[in-house]
Amino acid sequence: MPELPEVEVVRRGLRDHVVGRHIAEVDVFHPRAIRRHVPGAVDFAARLVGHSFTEARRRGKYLWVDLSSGEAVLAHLGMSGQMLVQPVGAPDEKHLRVRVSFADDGPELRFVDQRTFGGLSVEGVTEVDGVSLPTPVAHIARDPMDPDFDPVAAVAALRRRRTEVKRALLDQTVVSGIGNIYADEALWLARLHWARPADGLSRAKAAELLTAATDVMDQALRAGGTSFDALYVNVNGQSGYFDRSLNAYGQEGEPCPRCGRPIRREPFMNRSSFSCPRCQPHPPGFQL
DNA sequence: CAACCGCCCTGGGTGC
DNA sequence: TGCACCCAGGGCGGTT
Repeated sequence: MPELPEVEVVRRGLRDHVVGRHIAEVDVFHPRAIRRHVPGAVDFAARLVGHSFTEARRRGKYLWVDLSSGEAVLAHLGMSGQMLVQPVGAPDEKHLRVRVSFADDGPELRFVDQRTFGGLSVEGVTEVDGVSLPTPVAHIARDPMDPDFDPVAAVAALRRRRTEVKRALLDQTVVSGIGNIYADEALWLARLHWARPADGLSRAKAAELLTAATDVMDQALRAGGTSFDALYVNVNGQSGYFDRSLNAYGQEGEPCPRCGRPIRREPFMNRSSFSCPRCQPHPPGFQL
């Protein structure tokens, strides 16, 4: 599934392939793909047609393209969303949800999403700390790849939460862009069990954890963001990075790369957490 | 207000 | 072979 590094690769692709182009036509094939656009498909299309894309931006896993109208097309890829740039006339993808055609008759922008957890909407923008953001993104914290990310403030926010450290790590108002995979990888690197209380971490340990999350995402971006020709193949999450580089996530029963003990899987928030029983021991009093 | 929980959705995989 | 069931995931709305 697209994590922050993949979303950043998609953003760069949009920047290079659709920014500056004039929108001629929009087709919505599945209402669920624009369910967050409350006025519906006709209104969605009307707010794009006749305008041009001016900039492609991102915060966390939210991605948006500014419109010359002053509004923005906001996208979340969810679990299976893809942005494809395809020549006019290329066969429709099985799960094609939205098509944006351009006045220059060049390649189309297609939103393809098998599981329809993702979606598009047209949003007004709100000014937050000198940055204009689509309104639904206004409450989301900066992600670790943001040039203005404040590590000290993020450490403080993390340690302020009175909950398990992994819940705090996944809270997009603390730090954005960290999903289940990167949370498990960062916790493994920092040798922390996911159920440790966030407010029990030292400043140094919390900082180590956030640095680990940043490092993993940097590596993934370098691994997946090198080839733009391959971009639209890679954005489906099959970049190959995960096959080779995951230490904990999805590795149940595999030896811990550090100590060799088999990685364990534990239920967490109706999904799974993976950790090393030796490197990431349970906190005192922990029980499933 | 902060924390928490259930729900949204689809298709690939598995077990009977 | 076919069917029932499980699982993956982020964010949101409602409740405590």
